[in-house]
Amino acid sequence: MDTEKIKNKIKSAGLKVTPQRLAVLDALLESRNHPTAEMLIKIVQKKHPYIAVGTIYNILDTFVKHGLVEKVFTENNVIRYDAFMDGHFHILDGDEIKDFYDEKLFRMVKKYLSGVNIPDFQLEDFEIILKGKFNSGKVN
Amino acid sequence: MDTEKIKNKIKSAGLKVTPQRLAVLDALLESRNHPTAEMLIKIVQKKHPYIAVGTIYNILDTFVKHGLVEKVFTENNVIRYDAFMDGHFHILDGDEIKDFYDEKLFRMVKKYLSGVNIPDFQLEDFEIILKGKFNSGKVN
DNA sequence: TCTTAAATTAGAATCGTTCTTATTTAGGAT
DNA sequence: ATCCTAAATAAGAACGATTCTAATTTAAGA
Repeated sequence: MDTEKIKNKIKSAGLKVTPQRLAVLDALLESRNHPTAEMLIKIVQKKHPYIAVGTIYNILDTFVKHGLVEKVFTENNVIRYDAFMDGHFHILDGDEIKDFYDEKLFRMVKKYLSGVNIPDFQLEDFEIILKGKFNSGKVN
Repeated sequence: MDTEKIKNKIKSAGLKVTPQRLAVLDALLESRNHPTAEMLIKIVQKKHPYIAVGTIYNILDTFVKHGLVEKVFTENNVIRYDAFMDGHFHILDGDEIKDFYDEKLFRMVKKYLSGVNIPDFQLEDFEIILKGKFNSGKVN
């Protein structure tokens, strides 16, 4: 992705632009397959071997905290990261994840929830996770 | 809970009944607050100090594999266990979890999904997670 | 009661993640 | 352009929840 665009994403989250953050967000945007922290570390370090592991964890946390990226958990508790936060859902089969776009379902649930009052709770977001089996070979 | 009932639950999952499994499932059914593995270990070991930590992890895995118990992940990747698998949803605020019962939403989504075909995917189950903030003091 | 696969024990080992301290740096101020 | 300072990063040690290993015990069917 265009470096300028990535810079802007980071800036508009109110964060300093550093080469490390650029590298991480770039890698995350390049790979649409919900990489784990480990996978990201490998990808990032291929281009920038000097970037420290701890830094990448730090950056991921920062991105999550500032809403640039979201965490997805698989059924075996593996953390995967997702830089595309556009009202899609996740399909899980063990540790495999795929995206599932269904605007109709999204709007339906959103509308329903907007009319529901949950005592002592301020709803901010919701997530739908579909569990099952991928028929074809595993997708990574 | 009645020991006989717990025994039957374990038996009907096709598992051998052992004192350790009874203790774990009992503890899980006693505490409706989605304990973590650590919390469960403390609870179980209070009554049965001789039960090994590894055994409890084993038992929890076995229960999950046999559908007696389900894992819930909090936003910080803490695993919590839930022995009540009755079409309820989870409300998350950081590492806190509460149940949320809404039959109408459950049926609505279920019905919708039954009419949706996802390529290469065999749907088995779904989950809805609501994220936000608890207004009152944290609940554990 | 016997038999055997399955379950449990105890604690060592693992390894993804966090922490610590020193160093460097981004970006606003001068 | 240079300076300043809080924030970010480096390096690797430390941590700790979970898994693993090998020996021992046990549930439950024969």
